[in-house]
Amino acid sequence: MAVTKRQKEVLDFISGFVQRNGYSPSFEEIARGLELKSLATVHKHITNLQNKGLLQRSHNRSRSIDVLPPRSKSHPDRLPLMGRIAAGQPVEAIEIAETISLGDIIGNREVFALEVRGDSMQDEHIVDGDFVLVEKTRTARQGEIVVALVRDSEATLKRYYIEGDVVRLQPSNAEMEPIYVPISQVAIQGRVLGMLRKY
Amino acid sequence: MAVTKRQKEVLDFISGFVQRNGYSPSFEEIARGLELKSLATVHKHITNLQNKGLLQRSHNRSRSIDVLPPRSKSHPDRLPLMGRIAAGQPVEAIEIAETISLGDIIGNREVFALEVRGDSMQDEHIVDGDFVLVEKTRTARQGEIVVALVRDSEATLKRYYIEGDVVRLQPSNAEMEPIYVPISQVAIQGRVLGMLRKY
DNA sequence: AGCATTATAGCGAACAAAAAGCGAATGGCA
DNA sequence: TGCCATTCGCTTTTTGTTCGCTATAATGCT
Repeated sequence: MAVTKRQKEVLDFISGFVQRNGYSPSFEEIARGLELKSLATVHKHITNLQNKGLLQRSHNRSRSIDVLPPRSKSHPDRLPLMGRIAAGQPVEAIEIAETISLGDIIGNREVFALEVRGDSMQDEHIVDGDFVLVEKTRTARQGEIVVALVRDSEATLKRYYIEGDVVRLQPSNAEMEPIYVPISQVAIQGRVLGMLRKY
Repeated sequence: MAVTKRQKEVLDFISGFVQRNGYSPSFEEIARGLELKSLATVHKHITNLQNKGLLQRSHNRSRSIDVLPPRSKSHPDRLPLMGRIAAGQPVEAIEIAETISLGDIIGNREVFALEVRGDSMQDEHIVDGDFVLVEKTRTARQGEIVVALVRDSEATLKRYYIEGDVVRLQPSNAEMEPIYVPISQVAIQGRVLGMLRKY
């Protein structure tokens, strides 16, 4: 998200121009101001700055650049929980102002994240690219989703069931078979507390 | 996990540079600032600091170094990303330490959360009890998941497609039918940036 | 104490990729 | 019609990545 040297120059020029004139510069004026000979270069810069969320403008509109206020240094880690949404129904507002944050999931436990590859947890609605939030622990309870190390080699994400003196590691994908392993050969690395997805 | 003397010097130089210039230094500038003759050395330092969770940057991106605020041990909002778990069979793949937090998803946008009720997004792997993270916006692009208010009464979570002058709102559940509504009767409330689940 | 192992720190050179740039043709808008 | 913005292919410059090699300190083991 950081700007490059040149990008900052472009940004500074535009803010300066708006400051001085009260309206935003055309691409050609920007080109002149920065001693650029091609408008394509200006266009590319503008687009990049837009992608970084530092500028805003509307497509094909002349002199429509807005310089956005510099992002507040510390982005919030806590979001307001506005209500519940169900298909077809209006948003059901929540009585009290609630919020949600990662802290609510991790508490004061020691937690790390893993990016999930593959589809072995798809029936659990955990899919490729998702991030599972894992508490570092050596033990797990019946039916929890765990990160387990089998025979010191394979790390997998499975549901954990103890059956006598063997462990059943159950994938959440109807097409995959459970794995049965003697307790002594399974080392639990952690248990899944939550999941985070980014679109 | 503690930094060495040299590492602290590198770190201090980078923060100072960003402070002064508003953009992050290139490897060569770092080398000059620390009187190093090889960029490889700089590279190694950066990588080490990254692994200690003090810096963040993306591979091959120039001037993209971010100095991370030291995270509080008691209540972290940023989690170490330890690697990727290929849930199929294979082993755990570790690599350069990254981190993840809600801030990475929301950026500096105005975001709120909604708790999902029902199964209308189940094919999207969003299920009852999940929290969708929604950016407050009036517009959306083709195919994005949006919170839409139809005819001022029903709020729904659907994929958004413009088809001429009507809007198709596509549920992500094979058993549910899409809704077609004239553009004038649809008000977009926000678009979904991410999702959070708590077990 | 002696030895092996590992982490840090450093160098230069070959290589790879992103950022920045150009000109010209094209396309929207008033 | 005239002013601007957009897009395309292409070149140059800047920047980051990797490899092999040396050296020195810190750690661990016997």
